Amino acid sequence: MRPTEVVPAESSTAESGTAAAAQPDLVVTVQRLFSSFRQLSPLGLSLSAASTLATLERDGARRLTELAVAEGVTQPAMTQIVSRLERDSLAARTADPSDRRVVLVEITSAGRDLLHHRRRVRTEKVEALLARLQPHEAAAIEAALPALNTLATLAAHP
Amino acid sequence: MRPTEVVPAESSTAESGTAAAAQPDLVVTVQRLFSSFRQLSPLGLSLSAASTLATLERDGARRLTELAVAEGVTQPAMTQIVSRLERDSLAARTADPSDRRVVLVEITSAGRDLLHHRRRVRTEKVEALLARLQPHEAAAIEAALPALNTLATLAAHP
DNA sequence: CTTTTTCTATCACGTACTTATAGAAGTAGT
DNA sequence: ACTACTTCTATAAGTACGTGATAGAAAAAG
Repeated sequence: MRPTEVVPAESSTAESGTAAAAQPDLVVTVQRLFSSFRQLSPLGLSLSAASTLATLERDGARRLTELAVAEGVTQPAMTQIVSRLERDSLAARTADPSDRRVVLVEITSAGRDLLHHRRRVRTEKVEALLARLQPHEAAAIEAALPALNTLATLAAHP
Repeated sequence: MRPTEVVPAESSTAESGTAAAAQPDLVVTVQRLFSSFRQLSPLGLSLSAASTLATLERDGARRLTELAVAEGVTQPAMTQIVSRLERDSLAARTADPSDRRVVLVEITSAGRDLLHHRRRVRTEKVEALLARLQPHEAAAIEAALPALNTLATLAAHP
């Protein structure tokens, strides 16, 4: 039995009464969506691994410590992540000729393929889900996306 | 250094061209919001632990296997979760007099207090963030919440 | 009264993180 | 150029959190 992670609400029974009845539900909703989307593409990559791979694809070769900062993990953690990516042939370590202390990490073509495959699968599934909503619901989500992104940015850089 | 988990976008550069340019961003947005919200309340409880505790508060004492199913984890995983909750005095094991195989799990008052504290902290922070948005942005998010919840439900029960 | 099923715990394993520390390679200071 | 500091990566040991396989007790079924 391979259970897919579920976030069963931690529901917002208590602390109503204030004017802000919607905020706890936003958190709960995001948690639920997150775990649902994870179920949609469980292609054997952890959050950090997938994110690191995406960074490598976007920005090209990066040194290990840079990656650790970018992903918000410690340097030893990034060493492990890169080691696992390398073991799975999704990334490769390279030497920096100008500074022999550093390790440059690059995405491989297999890594690129995996990313593209994950994106394709995920996009298809989310499209299928959105298609099952009522038109005005899908429109509401689309209309809220910029604001949600702004919120995420605010939350990340306080 | 205690890094707070960040999901840096896995950005949606590729595969545009279809009419569906918004869906990948929904996934990315949810990922970003999720990790942002996690940073907001890092009060030393894992996702599963917090969720289990919330279930126990909502539904009262439950047997261990029931909890495992509800949380979508295996029974051995739930044994561990309960053991940690018990070690931290947030939950307690009880015997079922009518069936001596089963272990009933209950939330303690300390567990209840922790849940309430987490909710209060989280609500305050999210409120503060929403207050920094433009009124029409906050309104867009509020308007999309029901649709997002529907989407989460659709994704969870396919 | 045996057999089967249910329920929990335990074992061995893997992933994903942490802190603390070591070791090699640059960068200064004198 | 030699010592000293700093930077970069790796390693070690520990914790949290999950898995599958299996054991053992208690209940249910034959």
